[in-house]
Amino acid sequence: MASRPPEADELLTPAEVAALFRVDPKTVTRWAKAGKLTSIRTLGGHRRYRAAEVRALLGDIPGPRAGEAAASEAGPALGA
Amino acid sequence: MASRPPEADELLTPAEVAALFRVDPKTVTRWAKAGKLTSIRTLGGHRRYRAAEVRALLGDIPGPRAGEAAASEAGPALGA
DNA sequence: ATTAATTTGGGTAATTTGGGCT
DNA sequence: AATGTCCAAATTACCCAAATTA
Repeated sequence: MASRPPEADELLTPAEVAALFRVDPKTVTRWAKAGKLTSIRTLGGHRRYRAAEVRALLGDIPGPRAGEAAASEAGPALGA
Repeated sequence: MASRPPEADELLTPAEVAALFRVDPKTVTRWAKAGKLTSIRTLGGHRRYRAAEVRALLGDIPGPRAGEAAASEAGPALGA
């Protein structure tokens, strides 16, 4: 893969999203198929995911501070 | 430092298209060779790509909430 | 602890993509 | 920075079994 220049932080690869969620890349693909996650397709058919959306779903932990309890079981948006 | 004049962005370089799709420039060249992406050749043989076409393929979502009902899995851009 | 449901992961085959080199 | 070719890794899609949840 290519490096991660801060400017290109717009899209994420399946492997990157999978690593962030601690799941298999195949599971991320399944979320995209189910419409739970927005996916952009490359011209070859591979998927790319919006970094902003993934961060939001992960709880969007900004930085060193502010690591408070962010409702662990309050948003079953994906577990339906 | 006007590296990329916004108004004159009719054409994009391979590196710019690659960054937008989160792929390698080599992959963009492959798309052009496969006829999946319109490419204009410079007199030196290098390729340039139409910004409008690239934006359309990416989904063209400019603002915060623009394409709300943008079906992610409705575009089989695959050419296999 | 039981069933029943969904979700997730593993396997294989085919294509696409990325890295190194020219 | 971009091109072209070779080869390995990643991703895709399909199947079915295991894990998780209610």
